[in-house]
Amino acid sequence: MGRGKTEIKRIENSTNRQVTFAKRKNGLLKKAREISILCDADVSVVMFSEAGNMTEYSSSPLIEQLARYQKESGKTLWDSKHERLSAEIDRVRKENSNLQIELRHLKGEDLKPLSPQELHALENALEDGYAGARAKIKEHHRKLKKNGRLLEEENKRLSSTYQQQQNKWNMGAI
Amino acid sequence: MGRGKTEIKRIENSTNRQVTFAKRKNGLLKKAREISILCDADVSVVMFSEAGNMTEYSSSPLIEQLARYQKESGKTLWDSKHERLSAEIDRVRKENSNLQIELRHLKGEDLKPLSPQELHALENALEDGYAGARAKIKEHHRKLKKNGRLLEEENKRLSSTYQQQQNKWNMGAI
DNA sequence: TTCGCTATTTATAAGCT
DNA sequence: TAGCTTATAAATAGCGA
Repeated sequence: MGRGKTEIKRIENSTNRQVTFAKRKNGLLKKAREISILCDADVSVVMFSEAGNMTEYSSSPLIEQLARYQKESGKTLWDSKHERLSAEIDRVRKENSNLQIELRHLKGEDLKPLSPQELHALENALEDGYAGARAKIKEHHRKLKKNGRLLEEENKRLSSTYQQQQNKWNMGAI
Repeated sequence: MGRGKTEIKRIENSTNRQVTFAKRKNGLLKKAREISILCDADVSVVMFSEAGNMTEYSSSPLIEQLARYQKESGKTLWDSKHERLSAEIDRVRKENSNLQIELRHLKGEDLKPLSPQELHALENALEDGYAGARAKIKEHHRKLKKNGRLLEEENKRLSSTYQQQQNKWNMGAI
């Protein structure tokens, strides 16, 4: 709905993502209210934004619906919570570990176990990232200049930093 | 929506009520799925029809969302015996989130929110990583040479890749 | 960021089979 | 009761202030 068809995939632009969340959140809550009234149904909705803000709607006390859910689904919500939590901790920890390994690689650490192919991919990733960071720095540079004296010092600092980088890369590349 | 405006009040005709429930149930689930994907949000929906049939949607395990709900809302859904476990999950999850952000930055994504200082640090990190990856490639190079003909092809491939990188950086740095 | 404002896309109430 | 279809009501994406 709206000025253009929207593909259902993560919205990359963070601002748009937030705006869309706010709009659709209201839409979803409205729909939930409507169906519960129109159809005499019990409905609960719990949402967390990326930032972690919670919104809930429940046509009757949430806890009651959960008890009912537990009964109907056969899924245990709180009796065997311990095992579930433990499993979740394992999962999250593993994910964490993988992320850390990836990060280390991007920082040039622990490269030994990598295959030539992986090293190659890694180089590409670094190269792309560097190009992006660099373009961004230049942009800041330009903006700061425009803002004039108040920011002159910061400007100078960046200027010299930027020059140092240039020199380093120059030397390294020859 | 539809052939006539509908007042939001209980639909008296039982058949219509059921039909509307079925239709709107699907609509609500679709919306829930969409917002969770589009906006990277966690969403849970639990519905009970008049007859007591349950339908659920959850973008991530309901149990986790409920744990989160409890924490955010301060409402106790179940005994706090497992608070420690929940806290640990929260902690690791937050860490994961930070790692993912850092990874995105190193890949040159989502740079907008960064301060000049942060960008600077980022550049340094990228630089170190690049140097490390590069040293590693050289090492491979040497080893492969020593291993002689059997690996000659791979050697060549790496050689050309390496040379390309050199050229790219050279051009970028001037 | 947060409103308003449309142009459009979607959801869906009624009908019909 | 369960699917289709279609006319209409609603939701909302992209903009502009």
